[in-house]
Amino acid sequence: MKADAESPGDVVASPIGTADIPQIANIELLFFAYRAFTGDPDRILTRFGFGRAHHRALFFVSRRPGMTVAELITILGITKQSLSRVLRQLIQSGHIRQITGRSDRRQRHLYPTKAGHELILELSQPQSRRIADALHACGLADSEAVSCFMQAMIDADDRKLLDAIATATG
Amino acid sequence: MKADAESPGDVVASPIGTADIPQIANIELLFFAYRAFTGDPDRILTRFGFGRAHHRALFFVSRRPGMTVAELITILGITKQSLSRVLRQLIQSGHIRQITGRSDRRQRHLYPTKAGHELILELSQPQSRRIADALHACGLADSEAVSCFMQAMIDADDRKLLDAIATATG
DNA sequence: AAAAATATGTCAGTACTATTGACATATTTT
DNA sequence: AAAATATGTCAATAGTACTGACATATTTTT
Repeated sequence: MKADAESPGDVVASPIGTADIPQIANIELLFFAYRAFTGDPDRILTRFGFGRAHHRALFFVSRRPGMTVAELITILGITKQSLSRVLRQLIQSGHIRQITGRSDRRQRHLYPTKAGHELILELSQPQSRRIADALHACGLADSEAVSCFMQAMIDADDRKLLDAIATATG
Repeated sequence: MKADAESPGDVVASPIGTADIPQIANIELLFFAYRAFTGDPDRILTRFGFGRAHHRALFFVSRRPGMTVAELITILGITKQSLSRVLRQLIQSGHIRQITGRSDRRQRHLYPTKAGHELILELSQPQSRRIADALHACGLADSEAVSCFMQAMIDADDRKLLDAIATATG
């Protein structure tokens, strides 16, 4: 149990800094920024007995109503087994509804209900406000620099998925 | 089991957009950007049987060597029980070392070992490169706009924690 | 028409990260 | 000596993810 010592041995005592990792400060900032960003909705989700996975599913379904289960799985980057429970709960709670495909009756098209629509708005509002406030505080009202940066951070294949959403959404 | 329907009922068929949530596009971008950002180290961590929690712990210990367990808990925003297993594994694997406090012998000061130092560099390099590339692609070499934005996203109390790290790190 | 492929769903088992609550030990402060 | 603090551990629970196996309905291919 005594994995502990009185004297430094092998130890590295100097902090890693910009000399080691040029973007270390931004790495750190991104960690904290994302935590703040997800913290707002987390508090709301607790009221419904939901977690972040529910939020993400509802978000993308609301962003692209009528998407199939397979499309949602691709965007979320999880397995159907992982999505299964989350989706079942969102359907049972009346936030998402499945509609059998007209042309292909194997498919299930996903739509937010009115309740689901209201919930995603409630979850998104504090996030939107936080982003808008941050942009404003830095004099970046048009958000072009930040949007470009975030887009450039994303892998090519994920950017394709995003384009598909943007196309459907306008 | 038939939570599914042939006809739309209560359903909201129009996608949420900028009219509903002004920053909806940036919310979406941030989700994908962060996923890409964490994806790089995730692949490396698997080799060691570690997860993201190990990465975060090692990151902050390396960023501020000599920090106590209590300080690490505060920064990570988790309970000591959650940290316990992760820290024990990092100590057993020889990536972090504990040194009993000289003035207060109850405290355990945490340091990365040489192995820990090398691992955090390996984990941080792809993240740093990704950020640097994204900044460069958007002509934001000095990263001022992006850094300001991320800092402004963070809650006041977390920003204090960050300042403490920055002060120690220079 | 039969066979293969596809879309979805479910069950079982496992892993990682987190929680709360209770309790233990060593050390410092009062 | 008593109280507070820093750390650590055990047990139980929850949320999110995974793999593998199997089932059903439907569509496509042969």
